[in-house]
Amino acid sequence: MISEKDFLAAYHPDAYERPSVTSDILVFTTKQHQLYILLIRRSEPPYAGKWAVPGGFIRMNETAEQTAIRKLHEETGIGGDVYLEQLQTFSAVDRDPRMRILSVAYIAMIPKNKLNYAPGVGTSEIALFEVRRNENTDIQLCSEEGLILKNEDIAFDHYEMICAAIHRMEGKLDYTDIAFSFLPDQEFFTLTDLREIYDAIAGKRYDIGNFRRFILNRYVESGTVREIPGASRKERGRPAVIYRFDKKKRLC
Amino acid sequence: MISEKDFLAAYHPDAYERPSVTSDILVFTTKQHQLYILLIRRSEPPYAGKWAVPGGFIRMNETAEQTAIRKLHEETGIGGDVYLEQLQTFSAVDRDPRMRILSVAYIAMIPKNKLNYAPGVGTSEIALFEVRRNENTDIQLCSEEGLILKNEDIAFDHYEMICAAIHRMEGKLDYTDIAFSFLPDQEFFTLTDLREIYDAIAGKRYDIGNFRRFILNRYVESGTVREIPGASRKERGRPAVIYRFDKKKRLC
DNA sequence: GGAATAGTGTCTCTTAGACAATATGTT
DNA sequence: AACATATTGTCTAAGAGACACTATTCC
Repeated sequence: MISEKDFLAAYHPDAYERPSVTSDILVFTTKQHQLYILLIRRSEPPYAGKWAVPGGFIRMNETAEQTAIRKLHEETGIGGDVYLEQLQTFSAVDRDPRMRILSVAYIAMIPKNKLNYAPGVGTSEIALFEVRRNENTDIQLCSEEGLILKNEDIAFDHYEMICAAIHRMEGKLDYTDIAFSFLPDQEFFTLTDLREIYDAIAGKRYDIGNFRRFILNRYVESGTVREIPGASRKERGRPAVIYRFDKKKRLC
Repeated sequence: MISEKDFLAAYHPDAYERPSVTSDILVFTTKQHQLYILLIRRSEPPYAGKWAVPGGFIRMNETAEQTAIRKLHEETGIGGDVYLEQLQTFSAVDRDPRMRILSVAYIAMIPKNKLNYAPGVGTSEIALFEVRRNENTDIQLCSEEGLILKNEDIAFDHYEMICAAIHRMEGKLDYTDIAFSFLPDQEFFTLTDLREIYDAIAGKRYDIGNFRRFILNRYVESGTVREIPGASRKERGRPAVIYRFDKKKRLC
């Protein structure tokens, strides 16, 4: 059924060199009102010793998103049902000093209880960095040991990716349900749990009363968020009402 | 300066097959409260006779965005200072029946007075299609001659791209200044001109008084939109105040 | 009772929507 | 004057932010 004309048309692009394509994954999590990103330390040039985001080359039989999931698992051990959102494709000609590589960047939002990582294939060191926003809008990343990373300490254009990802999450925070993807248990959480996640992403403290109104107004009518009657959790102070989140009933 | 190790590291990916990468461009314009998209008709298989979005293969020395600009010019003659916004990368394995092709999709917002097109390289026919949104949220495209395109009439995954693009523009309409990029003259427009663009993108009619307040509240204080005193334009009815838009002063 | 956390109520301010009223041009 | 379009004003309702107050648990 394929004419010679078709054949030529189809193979024409082979005359051109093709770029390589990678998927890179920006893994975020939240803990105690703070946002964290997972980075891996490069042991080989280029950018040996610098920190980077996990990622790797797309195979011919997988989508860019599948690549992201596979590489994340290979390099960090993180697997399971990871919530991914496509960020942006980075295509600057010289973004990799070795050769032409395009990168499709993904944001992964992972609750801290599912974030069990260990260095994997081609990875020597992995660490979580706290995201610190300064008044002058530049972003710093701080490890538990007090190591502070700035633009220069981060490989390739990954600093740019990180900034874009944070900006995207901040922007989508108030009109989507992305914050729920950071909940350790979407079937069993308190409004304080959820508020700490909002605080982490927005980089500010939400008022406790106003936040309650905001969430309940927005999500209770549609049945997306429902109280679990009778449930409670042992903690200091007055016990909080437990809620559940139902992805299927969400609006958008 | 390059060690053997580096050399090997650099060339490792050559062991793998690489996908081809294209940039596709979704050209939108507005006219009389309506949104339009530019499509080209395919003359060769696959999808011969179907309508598609312009686009083509990325070269090794250009970014995906530069490809978009170049192909748009080659295929339609449209050039100049085109406002592009990256939409999304499409990477389904079978999205092109010939071979593995990833596509980085861009939205181009072009005022109708700059939209002078003519079939170019590899293009037989070009047309503008009015975007019609039905209540049941599926989108139809209607040409001037009354031709109606639905999902099945559109090549590749381009229908999906179109829907995503419209959704993106609708979403960004109220909290960004994308509508201004459709103004025939950003240095000389009336609020009615601008409102027709908002109507086109949102697919509804804005109230004339409320719209005025919305724009002036939002953009006058920062100096992004300023009145041009004394200016006017001959038309029926009371002459409108003329404004100018200053990109440099826009918020973000 | 005191500490700690959860949840409610109130006030203000801003903004969006509906829509009436007024202003200023043309014919 | 009649018409067409532009501009202003008014009323209402919803939502965000600040913040004071009440409730429930544990010690």
